[in-house]
Amino acid sequence: MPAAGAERGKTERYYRQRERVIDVAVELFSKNGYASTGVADIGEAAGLARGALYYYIGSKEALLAEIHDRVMDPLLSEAAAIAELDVSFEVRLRLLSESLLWQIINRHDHVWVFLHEYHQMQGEYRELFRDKRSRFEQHIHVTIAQGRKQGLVHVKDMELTTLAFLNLHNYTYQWLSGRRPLKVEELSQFYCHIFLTGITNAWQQPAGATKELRLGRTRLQAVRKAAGS
Amino acid sequence: MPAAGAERGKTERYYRQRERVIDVAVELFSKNGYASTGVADIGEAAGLARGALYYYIGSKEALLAEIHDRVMDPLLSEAAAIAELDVSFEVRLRLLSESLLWQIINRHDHVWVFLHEYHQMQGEYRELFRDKRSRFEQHIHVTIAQGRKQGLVHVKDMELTTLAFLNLHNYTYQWLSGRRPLKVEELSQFYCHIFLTGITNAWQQPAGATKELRLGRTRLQAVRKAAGS
Amino acid sequence: MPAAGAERGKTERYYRQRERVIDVAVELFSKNGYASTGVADIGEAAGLARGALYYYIGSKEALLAEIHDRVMDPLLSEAAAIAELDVSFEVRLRLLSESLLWQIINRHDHVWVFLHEYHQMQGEYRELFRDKRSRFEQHIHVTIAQGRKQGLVHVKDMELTTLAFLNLHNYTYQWLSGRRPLKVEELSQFYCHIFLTGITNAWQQPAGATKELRLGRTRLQAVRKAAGS
Amino acid sequence: MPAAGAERGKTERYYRQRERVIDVAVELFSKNGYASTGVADIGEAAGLARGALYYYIGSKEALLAEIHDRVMDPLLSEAAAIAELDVSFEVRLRLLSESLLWQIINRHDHVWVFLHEYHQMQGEYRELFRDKRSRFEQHIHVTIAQGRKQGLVHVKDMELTTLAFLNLHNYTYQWLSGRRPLKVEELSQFYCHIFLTGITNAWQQPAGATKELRLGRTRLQAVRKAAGS
DNA sequence: AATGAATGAGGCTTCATTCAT
DNA sequence: TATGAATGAAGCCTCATTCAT
Repeated sequence: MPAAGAERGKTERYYRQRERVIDVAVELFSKNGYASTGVADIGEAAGLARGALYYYIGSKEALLAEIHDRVMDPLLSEAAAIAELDVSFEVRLRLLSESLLWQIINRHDHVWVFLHEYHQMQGEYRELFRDKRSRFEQHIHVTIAQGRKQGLVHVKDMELTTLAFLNLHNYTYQWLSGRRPLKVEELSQFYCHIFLTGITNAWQQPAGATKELRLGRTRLQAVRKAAGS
Repeated sequence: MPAAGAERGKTERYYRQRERVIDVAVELFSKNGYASTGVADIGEAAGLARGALYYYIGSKEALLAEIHDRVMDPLLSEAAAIAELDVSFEVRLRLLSESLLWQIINRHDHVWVFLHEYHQMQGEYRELFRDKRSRFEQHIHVTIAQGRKQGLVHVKDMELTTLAFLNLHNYTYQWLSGRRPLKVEELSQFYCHIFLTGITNAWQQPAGATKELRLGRTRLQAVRKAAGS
Repeated sequence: MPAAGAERGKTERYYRQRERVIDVAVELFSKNGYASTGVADIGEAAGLARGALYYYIGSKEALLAEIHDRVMDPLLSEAAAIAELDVSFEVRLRLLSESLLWQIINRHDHVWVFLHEYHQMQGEYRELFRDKRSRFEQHIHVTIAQGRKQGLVHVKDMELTTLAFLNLHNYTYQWLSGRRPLKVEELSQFYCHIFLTGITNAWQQPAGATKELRLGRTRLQAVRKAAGS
Repeated sequence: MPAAGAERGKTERYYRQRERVIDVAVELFSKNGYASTGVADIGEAAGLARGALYYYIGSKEALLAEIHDRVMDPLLSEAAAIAELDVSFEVRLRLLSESLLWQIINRHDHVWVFLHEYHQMQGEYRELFRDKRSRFEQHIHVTIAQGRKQGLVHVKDMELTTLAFLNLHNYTYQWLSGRRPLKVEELSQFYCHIFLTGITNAWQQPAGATKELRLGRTRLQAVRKAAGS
């Protein structure tokens, strides 16, 4: 999706510069937030005057869209490749997990912008990426459904199960920075262990838990009421 | 935490109006985002002139902090109450889960602002809420550690385990709206089932999985390389 | 000049409160400047709500006028008293000097406002105090003229001479605070010694001075030109 | 000291416009006061939109600082040049006087802002100009001290003597406008005559003065007491 | 391919003043 | 006498965007 009015010819140097500008923008957006990053900041960091910037990007929102693409496009093509593999549903899910975590970990700044500033896009852009996201989520949904059809997965609500998988993975972007580097395969194995063990085993309530739980809930209600006054 | 310079007398009506202004702000912030919501918008929605608004709030950032408090304060007092109960670690974790999900579900707009706009706060506010958040997370950490000491929980990295629990719960704010209403206790049971089953059971790799996995990873690498050009 | 609408009756407590409010205002104005001091600040410092404040003062500008009066009125009545004394012109001038410095030193905050914020008054107030100031300056003018008539003072320009006297005294308000306390009589004697010695003695150019001066001026011109480029 | 973020290229036209904006600001500040002059007023007078204005100035306070520099910088470089001349202390003082009065008379509007709105600057700016002012005053101090070392000047308090010199000169800005044009050299000669004659001659109290003075002071006390009620 | 200059709407905040109670 | 609540204009400043060159 090149900048408007830049469709003909402009090869080589143009696209190289363009990518550079986006690189710079990603860094600033992820560090300071989309709203708090001015176009001027981007220009300065890229060593380009405002006019030149607009020659490459078209608008601030287009820049945001471009960053989204950089995350979504690999995610979708990898998911498509995974879908074609002839593997068990567990492995398929683990591969999707690794693909997703690869982006989250190795392109943390892109993902930060992608997951956090999504709402800043409006109109056509918003719809476009709603659809793309939805397509990715379908891959996960379908994979889990596969396991269910095989009688391996025991869950009532498929939607919710898919979302739980995403919860587990996506929120990682929030706390990743500032921690020691994580390896994609290890983190993926950790998440998938929890998730797969959870959805493939039936629920076994420990004895006495129900009573304790009821007690606790009563206590919480009391605290809530006390705070209300 | 009343607005600066508003310490004289001001009872009843003042505090009622104040709460009303915050209510209005929460709604707008959660709908349109903090950065995209102008103080003027809040004033208009509250039926108050710009000047009067500042009589109640002090600053836009103070408003944000106030919203944070509305989420964090109950969370912390409930967590404290839970900590004092004499219950199994599973039940304790489920109660923490229910407490957290109660906020996420019943005060969804507050939580949206709380989880999404956290970074907009700066200086003292930021530190303040970093600490409060950290205190809450400690409750979860401690509870899981309790299970581990009892030999029930089998995980290597306690930090990561705590974060996984938070991932599972917190990201819920992202997709909650637009879905049919969820019951706190059901969602909590679902999340806790997955999480507790996961961390209390050892990992059992299905036969043949390793090979398939390796195959899949090779495929992913290929896709990645192809996209690189 | 009581606040508008406060003319009838309002004795005792009213006037006491009023003076208190002005006291507070003087302190704040002299410390932070007239423009930078809000009516709210005054209210807070006086322990009065905004409404009550306006009951006593009428307007911020009226407050400023009132402070001016507190300086000008004693100055004018003392000058009138001095004018009636049967003393030499030197003594008369020294008494005027002492009267003026008494205000500058003992009511430094009032004088600060009086001399510095004069221009903030507009319309009628401005004219009023232009006249009052002018009346005071006349006393000095007349006194010096007396010495000139007696053949003791040798100056060409009476206006300028009067203004030089005022320069010497008035600018004191700028640097007074932050220095060790000065005694009115000593400072007055110092200023009057310089001034009276100066205007009662003829000018005697030291030998060689003219030439050096011309040299210096040439040097200054060069510096000025160099900076201009 | 160009506006922040304006370091790229910007020659010629930029600096010309910048100077023009400052010129306009000086005029408005000196006429209406710094606090009472809005940035909008400056823009309007300069024929520039608000945004463009900030392209040139950075902030209102930076504008004020710039104006200060326009006065202080020449003052300091001229003083430095004077310090290097091999002339008598009287001539040196007269040259300092002429340098100072040159600014006061020929750049009256700048000096008005410089002397009157100094207190509006805060933080770093304030310190910066406190230091610059202090450096200039040192030149005067040192010069007078030179005369004293030579046994020509008879004063007790060097600080006070320096300040008296500044009083005499600086306050001129207050009444200069609205009078017929003054020549730098004449006014300087007038001031220096008074000042030098004053500090180089011993004090000779006229006979009978002490008694008259005492009488007058008693009278003043009476007036003051009468006003107190 | 790139620039610097300009725009104008909108950002948050403060302020002197009024008025019903 | 005194208050708290409200106003609305004005304050300074930032920003995404455009355009002649």
